[in-house]
Amino acid sequence: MEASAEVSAPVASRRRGEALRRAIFDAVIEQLGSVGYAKLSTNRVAAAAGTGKAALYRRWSNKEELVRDALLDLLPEPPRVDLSASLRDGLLAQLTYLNSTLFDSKGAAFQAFAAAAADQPSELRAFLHETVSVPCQERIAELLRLHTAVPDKDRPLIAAAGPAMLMYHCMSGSLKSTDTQIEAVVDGLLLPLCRER
Amino acid sequence: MEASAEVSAPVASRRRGEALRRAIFDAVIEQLGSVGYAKLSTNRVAAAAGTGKAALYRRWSNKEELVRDALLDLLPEPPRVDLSASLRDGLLAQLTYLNSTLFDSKGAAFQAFAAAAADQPSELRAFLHETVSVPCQERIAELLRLHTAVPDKDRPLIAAAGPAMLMYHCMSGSLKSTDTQIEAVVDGLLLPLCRER
DNA sequence: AATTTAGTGAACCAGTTGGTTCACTATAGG
DNA sequence: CCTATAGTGAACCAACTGGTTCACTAAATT
Repeated sequence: MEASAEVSAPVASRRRGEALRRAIFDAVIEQLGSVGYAKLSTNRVAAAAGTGKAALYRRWSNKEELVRDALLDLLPEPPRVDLSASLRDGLLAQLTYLNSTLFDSKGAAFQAFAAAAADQPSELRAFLHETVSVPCQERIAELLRLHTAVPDKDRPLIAAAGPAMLMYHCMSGSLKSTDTQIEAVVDGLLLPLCRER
Repeated sequence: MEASAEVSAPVASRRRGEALRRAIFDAVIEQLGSVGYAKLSTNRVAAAAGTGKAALYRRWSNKEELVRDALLDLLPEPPRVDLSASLRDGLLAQLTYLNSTLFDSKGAAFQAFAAAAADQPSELRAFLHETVSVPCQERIAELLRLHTAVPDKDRPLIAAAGPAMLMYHCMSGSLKSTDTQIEAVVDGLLLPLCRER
């Protein structure tokens, strides 16, 4: 008898709490990737999440806060510096992380990055720089410190070159860099620079 | 008597032809620099040019065409490769050109570049790439060919590094690179890369 | 001088936006 | 079961957009 009552219980139809938040974040990221940041609208995010704007504004006070939180949720922590890995492998790992971070999810994070750069001044730009670029550069600089004789004063410039190349790649109209292209940056640019000292 | 008639002749009040076109282009560039590409509107461009939207649409069929033409008018031709200059001076000249091109006029061209990168797919992005980045890279590659032993297959990567660094610089929230920073890219990155071979 | 051309300013249109409010109600918690 | 909470869907608002049209008229051309 109880088994029969369970079978016929109505299926929950409203998402609440974390489930709805998940759906909203997914919608933001999807919209960033498909229409870009400038054309991302709360109307469309709500529709894509299968909810209404009122639900968005219950949790976030404005659009920028929503997008920032969705990106914060999306962006992975940069990989730790693996002490046992070679310099080359370490550099490959950092640039592969950055490549994936920026360009996965149809380039949602890169879209946000470029849009932020085109919007002055921008908290979002600062946020993305501090959350993505700076950690990546710092880890690359750490690898240089551990494995090379590059002087302190030269490290920031070299550390920035990898990320710079990946972003330039996409600003020039290409898509996500391939593994081969990342290897070319490491082997053809970063490693030679380290050996030069 | 004739001198007297000249003094009292009415001053022309409506701009026509090239004068109005100039004013419109100036307004576009100013708006790109101040509100960025996403927020640039035909309403505001017309107002800033001291004219009406009808005058814009008489000449350009849409907003994108207007912006493209204004940028085409703004962007200077990259400096020719000076055969008598040293490699360092040649590289400095090309990167200084790129820096000025992208970041003068309150960064109007860079604004457009970043916005285009955030808008997929984009004719504007292709246009800017072909008009700005590609010529600069080609001239840098030519300098490498003239002055260094860098093999053919390595030149594109190295040639891209300078422009990449300048753009990354601004995407990270900084403004136009200083001469010192450009020199650092040349002396700390490009020249060492060339010597490595 | 008469005619043509292009500039002006205003009005118009449909569409969209970020943000707000509301009545209703599913859902969770007591 | 009752109460509180949060989700839903709709409606609303002022503002703004790209693009269009129009009557008038300054300016150029014939």
